[in-house]
Amino acid sequence: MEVCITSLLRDRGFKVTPQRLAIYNMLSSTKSHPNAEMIFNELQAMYPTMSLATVYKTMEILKEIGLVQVLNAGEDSFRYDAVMTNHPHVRCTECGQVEDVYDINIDAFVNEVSQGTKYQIMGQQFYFHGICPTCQRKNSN
Amino acid sequence: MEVCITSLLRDRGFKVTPQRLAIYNMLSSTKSHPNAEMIFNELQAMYPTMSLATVYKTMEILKEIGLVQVLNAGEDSFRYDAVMTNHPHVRCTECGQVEDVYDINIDAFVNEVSQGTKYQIMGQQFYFHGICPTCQRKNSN
DNA sequence: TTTTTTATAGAAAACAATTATCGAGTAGTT
DNA sequence: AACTACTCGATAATTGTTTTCTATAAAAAA
Repeated sequence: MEVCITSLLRDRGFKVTPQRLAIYNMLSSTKSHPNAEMIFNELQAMYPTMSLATVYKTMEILKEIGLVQVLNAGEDSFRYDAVMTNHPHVRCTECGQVEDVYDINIDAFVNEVSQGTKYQIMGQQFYFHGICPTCQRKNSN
Repeated sequence: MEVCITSLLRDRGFKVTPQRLAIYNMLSSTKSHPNAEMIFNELQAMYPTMSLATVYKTMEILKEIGLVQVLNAGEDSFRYDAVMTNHPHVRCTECGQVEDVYDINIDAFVNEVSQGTKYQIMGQQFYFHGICPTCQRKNSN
């Protein structure tokens, strides 16, 4: 993993720094789709001098070299995902958590849209919203 | 149309004001999915004292009474749509315009996701991005 | 219609997410 | 070890959005 990001950075003329590795490692080992602030908060314990600006700048680079994708699930901040396969996401409107939607084949649907529009489709994002199992349980009590 | 919005506002205890009618009329007569600033700019000629805050507050109300939906096509601002049917949108990554995707039946896909997740799905937003016909033509010159 | 009540418009300030600036420091190269 | 260029992080700046406050306009009451 680190070999991968290390060489990807170097090949593009970016330097390999502890902050960048830490940010990418944190992101690739969580399924919480954190935003910049969540990443910043989590890393502050280990890297007390970490700055939010560094998180943003690093995300910009990681996006550029294709290691993260940016999510925009209708909130006021962007979330980040180190899983690069394009899958739908679902956000709980009560607790705010964002999860992956697994086992869904989107190709047929994407193809249908691609053929039905005059746009040259380059990508897509599917966002569902609803109530997560935990909040459903809370509500029924 | 105006009868509709007028009574919808009154029934909920909101007052019917020229600004609110103007904002809704402008939105419902365009397909450009404008953001707050675009709405503000367009109305400034006719309503010179119009304020951006009024646009935002009005959109909040219109969303609440179910007359507009909020779009978030991966940009840094929200767009608004007076068409309430839930259809996919496509954004041109070059010129930035956002258009509707017509003639696509999303029900089957939505159902598949609904059944494959433990969430209680309440809604969804599908965003595609690519290059619009106009920009494609520009590029090939 | 006139009066009274209550919500609203709009200016300005506050806020929050993100980006830009810049000097000190560090990674990678020689 | 020394050099060079990139990066970090503090701070300021920007941008989209929300809040506050008060004169005023809309709805209700008289």
